Amino acid sequence: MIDAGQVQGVGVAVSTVIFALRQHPDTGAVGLWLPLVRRIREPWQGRWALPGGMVRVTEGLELAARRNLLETTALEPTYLEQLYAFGEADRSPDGRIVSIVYWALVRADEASRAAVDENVQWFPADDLPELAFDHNLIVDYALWRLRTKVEYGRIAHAFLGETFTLSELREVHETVLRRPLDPANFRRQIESSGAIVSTEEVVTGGRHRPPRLYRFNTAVDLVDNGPLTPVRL
Amino acid sequence: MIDAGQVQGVGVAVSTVIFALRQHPDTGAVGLWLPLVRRIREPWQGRWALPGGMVRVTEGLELAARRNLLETTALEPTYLEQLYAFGEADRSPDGRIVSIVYWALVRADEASRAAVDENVQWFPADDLPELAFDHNLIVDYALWRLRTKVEYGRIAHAFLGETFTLSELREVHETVLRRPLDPANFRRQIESSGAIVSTEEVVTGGRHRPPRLYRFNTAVDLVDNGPLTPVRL
DNA sequence: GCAAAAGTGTTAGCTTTACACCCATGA
DNA sequence: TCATGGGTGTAAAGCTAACACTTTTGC
Repeated sequence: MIDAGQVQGVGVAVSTVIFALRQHPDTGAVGLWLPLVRRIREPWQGRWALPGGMVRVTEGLELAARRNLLETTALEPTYLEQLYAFGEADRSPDGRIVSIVYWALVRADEASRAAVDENVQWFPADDLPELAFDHNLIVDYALWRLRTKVEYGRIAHAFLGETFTLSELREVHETVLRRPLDPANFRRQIESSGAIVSTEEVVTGGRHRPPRLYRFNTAVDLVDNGPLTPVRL
Repeated sequence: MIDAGQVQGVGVAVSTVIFALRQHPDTGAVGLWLPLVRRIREPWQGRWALPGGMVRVTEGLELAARRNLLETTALEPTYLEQLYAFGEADRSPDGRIVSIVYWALVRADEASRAAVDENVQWFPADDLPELAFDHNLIVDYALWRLRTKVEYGRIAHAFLGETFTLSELREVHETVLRRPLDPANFRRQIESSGAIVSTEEVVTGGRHRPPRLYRFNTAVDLVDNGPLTPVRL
């Protein structure tokens, strides 16, 4: 996004909706959060906006998205997928910009390393302020995509570390879907899907039976993602 | 696509993959076909390519796609949805072009009205020649999207007229999915989905029991398409 | 009557959902 | 021993897939 500079011609920008799971500092509830950057010039000076910027002539779209994220938020997401191209003629008051929007998922530990200052802040995805441009619409669409992605198995991967308990995995699903899931049925479904592999380790320290640790199955993709598969590092 | 003309800066183009159901002139088999245009200049002069062209500063992306289709093929599709933005730095040998690709569905009667000459021709989607740019890849992706779209009920709408028999509807599904469907089960599924409404009319003239005619249910969308719903005229 | 497609019925097998119940640990 | 979440069992309900069977037309 950033501003265009070019009065004639169609400009190409990339923006990214970055999701992370975070605890609300007040309520303690876990939910989806995303980082926004404050615009430092017109149009929409002072408003919060998705991180992004113009695409350089020598770089591909996805690379441009990665570079921008690194520059503005210091994040290098493990999951990055194209969301949609927004290109109505009147979507920017200042010149003609087509924005290729990506969406990304980052783990909590990665997210906490993100640069945060007065111009970069995290917001709960379900409770955003009025953003610059059509960015509220874009975030709504990204949320919808995240929630309807059938291959939740893989989506959850991006939010978790190498190993995890079934409760942790279930919590990711519950948070994304905003509804509770039956632990017994969840276990069976995820196990029979082949998406995860059991390790021999368990986690001690809780005041209950120690849960087993699992790992995502790195074998051939279970889901048909089509010729264009999203990137997973 | 068309060629860029602009050596510096990122150009924005739109292209469209247009699908129609057609009978193969030799085998008689019904399948997916799409119109291609022959390139009349470099790069890829003489090769077949998806219809498309540069986006004008004053028009939105979808409008640009519609205008181009009308100009190059005289088609006005009833179903038009954005597919993907292709923007690798090296995808065009001649300047930097980002292509926003749409996919469209047209009915057989509309398709037959399409301008066809030595520079515009229909090809079977499963048996294409080597196309210009990365257009083979793009068509493969469009085919995958068409086949995995869950809401087949709505997809089929774009291929059929106002009223249709269940056999006709089933044939559309069978053609897209490339496998036979059980007539009995297909009837029950589609009826219980609420996607179609029975009319009082039947079709006489076949040497068998006259089938009832149906109509698509225009009531509120049954499928959650998200904030960005594809256009259906 | 016969061929052909329309349309109905039925059943086996699978998946989903709800919930009861036992297990292993820390305090 | 008790509270807590980990983990297993099970049965009802719903859905899918396969296929037998009846109906209604044109010839």
